Amino acid sequence: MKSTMADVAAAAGVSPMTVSNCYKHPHKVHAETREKVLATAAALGYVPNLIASSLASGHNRTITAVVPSLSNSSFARTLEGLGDFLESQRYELLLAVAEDPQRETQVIRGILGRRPAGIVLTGGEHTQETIRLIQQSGVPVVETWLSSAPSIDMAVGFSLSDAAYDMTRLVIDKGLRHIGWAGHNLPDSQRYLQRQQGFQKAMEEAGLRSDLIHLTAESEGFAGGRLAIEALLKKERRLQALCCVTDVVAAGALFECARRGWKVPARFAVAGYGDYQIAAEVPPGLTSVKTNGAGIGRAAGELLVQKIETGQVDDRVRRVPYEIIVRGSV
Amino acid sequence: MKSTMADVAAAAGVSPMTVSNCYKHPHKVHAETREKVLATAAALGYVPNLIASSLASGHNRTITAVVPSLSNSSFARTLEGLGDFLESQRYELLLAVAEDPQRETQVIRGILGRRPAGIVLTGGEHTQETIRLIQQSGVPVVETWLSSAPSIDMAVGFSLSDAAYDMTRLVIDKGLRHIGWAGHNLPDSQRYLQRQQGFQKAMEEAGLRSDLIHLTAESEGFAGGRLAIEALLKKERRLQALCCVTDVVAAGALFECARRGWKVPARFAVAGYGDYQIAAEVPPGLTSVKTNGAGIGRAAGELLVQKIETGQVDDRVRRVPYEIIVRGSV
DNA sequence: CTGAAAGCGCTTACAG
DNA sequence: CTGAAAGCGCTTACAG
Repeated sequence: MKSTMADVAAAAGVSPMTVSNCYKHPHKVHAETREKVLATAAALGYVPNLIASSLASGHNRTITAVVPSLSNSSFARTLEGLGDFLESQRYELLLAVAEDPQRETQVIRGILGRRPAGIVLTGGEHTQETIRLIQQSGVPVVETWLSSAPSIDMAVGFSLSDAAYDMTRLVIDKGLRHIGWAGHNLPDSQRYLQRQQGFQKAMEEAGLRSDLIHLTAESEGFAGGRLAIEALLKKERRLQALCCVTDVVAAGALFECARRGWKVPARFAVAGYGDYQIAAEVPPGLTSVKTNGAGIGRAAGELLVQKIETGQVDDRVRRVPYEIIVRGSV
Repeated sequence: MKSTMADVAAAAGVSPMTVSNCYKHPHKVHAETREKVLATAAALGYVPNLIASSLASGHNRTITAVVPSLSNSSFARTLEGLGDFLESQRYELLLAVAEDPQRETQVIRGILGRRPAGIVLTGGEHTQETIRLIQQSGVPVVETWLSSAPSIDMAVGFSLSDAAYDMTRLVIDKGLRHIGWAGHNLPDSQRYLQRQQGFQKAMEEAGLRSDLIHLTAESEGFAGGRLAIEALLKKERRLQALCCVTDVVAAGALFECARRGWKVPARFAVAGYGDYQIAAEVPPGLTSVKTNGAGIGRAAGELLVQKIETGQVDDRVRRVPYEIIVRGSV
């Protein structure tokens, strides 16, 4: 069934040591010997046991990333950027899902048990236990999509509130006054709250009413845009625009405008966040904050690999810039 | 830094064996002893080394799933369904991404090196090398989203072509004659091709023109819907409806209808596939094939766990039914 | 270039 | 209920 290094060695008429060298230090083995070993290995369907290898050597090239959700394109991009970079460095990326900080602690325990070379976390909300476990393990870790200081080791991200602030300014500068916020009230609410704070700061600075806020607990929130418009209209009949916590919510708002026969942006303006694929396609095009998810993933990989291989990093915190993409909706 | 079982044993004044038993067979250890051991373990921040454990025991509770993409909500649902079930059975789910069959072979090699308890694959397109490696390893594997017979071991899915056939029939039964297909021409094209075949079969059976086909190579294809309408209109000016390979493509088609001022479904009908979140939200609501992604994931988990724990399964192939959700677009 | 010895951190099966 | 011995499949460091 599953053959071992010893099996291959016996079949090839060499010692296990030589088989090992064929994989780890090929140049140390006579070409002929190596070819024979590799040929018999292939014939036996031998796959080196990484479990044994990593136990014996105390090293491995596995990075494990933890995300709160798989159905979030920002995280998907981060994972892709991270994966591409790690592949180029011959590290392997493994993924785990943890919906909330409590679950994350469990998941981290399992991950640590496997002694990875590094860990990538999403966001900055972790239980004390998670932080303690990771710190005690000494495994390098980077928190992604972080807008504040790292709570554990290293971090990459940008200011979520600055991005929302900039977007809100853009809407205000169009001359609009009655602007609402469609937000989320979900487990990983810190990230959503920061965006909301950016919105409120911009509104207050402009001397505008900053309490037209509607929060939804739905994670996949096309409906959120519709509900926000309905709810905010009751608080302020003159509502002219909606700034949204994500493009999905914003797209929902756009669908609702279409349903009501409202011209966008003449009758109503909508601002998104995330620059998902849908932003470019939903008419009349969604003005959105474009975050560089892949860049964040790549930066996380760079930090990790540098830390793993040199034991230190140039700077523990990396900023990956965002930009505002202006389309037809604002 | 990272303490071992021996460290804990020494600190607690017992043998390593007893520490091990505290985790594996708690009832075999005197309550007092156990408490002392667990307390000192916690104090030392000890996390059992699963690498060593699994090497010594020859067992582990890790299932690794391979998906071609993270930004596909069907697969995301499958992984969620799988993850929930495995969690309930105290197995751990690890994920790996492989964009195409070649990359999958590499990834599988790494996975096999880690000797998982089971493997979940997506779709039925695998290299011969992948199949050989897995079969030789003897690790149980289930292919998901499969419409044909398993090429390796076990499978769960449904007939992709039947689903597309049923949907096309629905459109035809509305009295529409000039119906196009917006498809994909991507690496994992088998799955897309099968849907297309279902479309063509329905058209041919109805004695209708079945060559109004437009394929796009874009993976995130809102644009695909627009391009299909543009291209097919040149081939057939009377085009009345579009059946789409995914809801994303269909949503794009709907956006294009809005842009052209076409009433849906009076002037133009659009059928989707997948029943993604967007289907319910994009006006006037997308009629779509609802696949049970979570159900597929769960069934895959059930097959795997049964095979792992009993060495056999009742039936190697499981069908997870789909349904057609009728909304406003057809 | 090749290999015999010791050990990685656990668990198995067996004594006490 | 507790523990000394052997071994999981590799790699390290060292001889030859």
